[in-house]
Amino acid sequence: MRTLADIAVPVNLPKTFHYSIPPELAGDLVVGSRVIVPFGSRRVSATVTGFPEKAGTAKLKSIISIAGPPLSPDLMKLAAWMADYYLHPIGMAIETMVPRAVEEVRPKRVRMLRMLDGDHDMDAIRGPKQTALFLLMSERLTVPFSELGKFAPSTIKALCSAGMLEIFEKDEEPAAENQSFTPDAQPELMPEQAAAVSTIGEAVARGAFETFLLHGVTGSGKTEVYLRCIGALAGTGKGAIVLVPEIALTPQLLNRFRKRFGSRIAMLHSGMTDRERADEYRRIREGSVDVAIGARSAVFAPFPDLGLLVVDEEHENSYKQDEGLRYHGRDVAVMRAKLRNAVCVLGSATPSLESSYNARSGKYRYLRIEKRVDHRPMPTVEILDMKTSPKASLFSPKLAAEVQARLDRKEQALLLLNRRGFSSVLICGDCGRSLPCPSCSVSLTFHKNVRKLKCHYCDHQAEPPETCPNCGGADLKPLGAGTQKIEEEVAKAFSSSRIERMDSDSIRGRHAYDELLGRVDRCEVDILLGTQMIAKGHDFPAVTLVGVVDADVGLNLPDFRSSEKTFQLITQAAGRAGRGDTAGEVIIQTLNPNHYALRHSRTHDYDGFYDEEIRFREELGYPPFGRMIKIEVKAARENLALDAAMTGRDRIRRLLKGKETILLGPAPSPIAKVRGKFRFQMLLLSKRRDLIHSLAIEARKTVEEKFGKKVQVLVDVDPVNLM
DNA sequence: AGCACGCCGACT
DNA sequence: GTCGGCGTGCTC
Repeated sequence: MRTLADIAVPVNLPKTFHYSIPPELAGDLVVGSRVIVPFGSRRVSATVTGFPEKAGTAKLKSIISIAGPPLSPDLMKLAAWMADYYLHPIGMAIETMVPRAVEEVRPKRVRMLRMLDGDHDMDAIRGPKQTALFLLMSERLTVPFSELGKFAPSTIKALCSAGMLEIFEKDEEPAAENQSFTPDAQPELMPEQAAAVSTIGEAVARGAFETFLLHGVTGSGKTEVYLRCIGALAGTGKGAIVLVPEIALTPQLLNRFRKRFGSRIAMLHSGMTDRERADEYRRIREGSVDVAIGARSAVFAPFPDLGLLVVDEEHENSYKQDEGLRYHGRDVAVMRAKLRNAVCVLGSATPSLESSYNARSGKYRYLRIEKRVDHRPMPTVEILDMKTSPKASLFSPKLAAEVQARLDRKEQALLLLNRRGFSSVLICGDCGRSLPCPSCSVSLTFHKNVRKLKCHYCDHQAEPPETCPNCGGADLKPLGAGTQKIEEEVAKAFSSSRIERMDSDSIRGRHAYDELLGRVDRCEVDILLGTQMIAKGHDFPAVTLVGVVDADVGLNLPDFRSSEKTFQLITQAAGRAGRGDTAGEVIIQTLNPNHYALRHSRTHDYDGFYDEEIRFREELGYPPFGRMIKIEVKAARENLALDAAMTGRDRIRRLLKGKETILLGPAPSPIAKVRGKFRFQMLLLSKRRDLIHSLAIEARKTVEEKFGKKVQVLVDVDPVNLM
């Protein structure tokens, strides 16, 4: 008989706790059991991680009760991996996987009316209403209150008082599923699609772990490949998970899944109530669905048997959680597949450098689709050198003319306003170059108040030069026209057209988004202005022109991935155009017409871009060649934060000595102060993951011991957001 | 991470 | 005279 349990409690402590098991629970507990335990002065939901022989302490408390269904062994293994890999306490790792609300939600109670047994005195029934109710109840025996709307409460009460009927409550039954569902017809597959489906299908049938990178140009029908693979799986009783970057932005994809799988899908998204979410989890756990679709956290969907994980648009940064346990949904998906002997499919038209590298090195299998589904040509892409345009204007005459041509032809134009760089970067108006850090190859940020250039990777500082070191030009200025200004200019230039803006400020919530998309689809909008958001997910059939107003903003962000992000953005945006009957055209305005990210996006040459970008990554040891960890130190006072960061740096330096590891910083974060806290960051780079992981742990421990709770140390493994 | 305990400022 | 600020320490 087990009397002791080792329990992971959701607190920020790198340890587990021992509890005694009350005899009445002894038979019910397994590794993964969710339990309620007393912890300090409160009660928390926690998880059984093992059954030790003897307690590590004398003061044992006792488990109170079982909290919910247990976590499966593969999810427990996944939690252990996440805790280890992302340097986070195991209790918090499990907390990240199990939405707290799911267990706390009690099933909804419904009121029912029931006919009691026995001979009833018919004389006690008065009036036609009571007679009708009596007849109904005689026939049906139990009826939910929701169907008794036409009877007044007094009528019901009267028959209850007469001892004929009784009111009672019970748990709401799950809504009956639509049995008569007929899936939509499957379109015929193109040869490349068919090949992908059969290759993935074979791997699934084999039941061994394997990861595929499905690299298909925009419009190549990757979604149909997912649908077929999941459809084939559904017959075997195994479940599938589909991750999408932001579920609110993918209504078209969701609709296609609904049409194919009807009610046998579960949706998980942030807009759900706790009860809705709990219902979806229950359906997944009971095996009533074949597929779960959701953002990042859907990777933890508790399928009893999981066969396939799909990560759509795997290059998207939104898969990375940027607080708490900073996991990457894609990487967790690959690991979950590995632990479960399942198949993982990473899909993208513009794969991340990491995934392409893994595919080329043989870690993933590579599947490519180069043909679009109905043989439509790729849009033409033209790069406009803004150095030859009148300087004051945001629009070259060419782009203005092309927009006007679309308006005349009653087609739509989409203007992409690259997000304004929040931290300013100095850029040369003559040659278009920004000023890079000599050792990190990221743009230096310009700090206005002290008139200094700084690198926020390594803290290199420089005086802003008078003239451009590249071309000698004297026109150095902070980059990035405000989006508002652009909107004004567009409105002025095309005053008779209907212009709408789409970005995270103007679109608050799902409904505003759907509503705007509806109007665009009905051609009630002529020009759509937007940020990255418009390059994602939604197709605009009537859009025949995409204009990238200022490509330089993206190219010069102080981030080593700025070229990759720009290439992806332009390629994705180009894919939005010309999906209708008319061919699409893309115009990119830039001061850097020869930049490789733009050059290769003009010819839709992913491989060409990859080859140049990967060389740059290799030279500097950036991912995917080196592993990276960001250590962020925050405190309310600036010199305290700096002090603590320096303490961490010194600790790392002492341990470092000659090991193949690079330490950059500490440097102030590009946004140096957030919510009253000053932030400094360090970057650790190494080919060896074990090395930087232990360095990060040591640095954090040292700083926490010395400074206590006055400073916070955040460790971010494989950081995506370096700003 | 929470939460309680404990020691110093601006209010009824 | 108290209410409450958040620094510190602990959680099987």
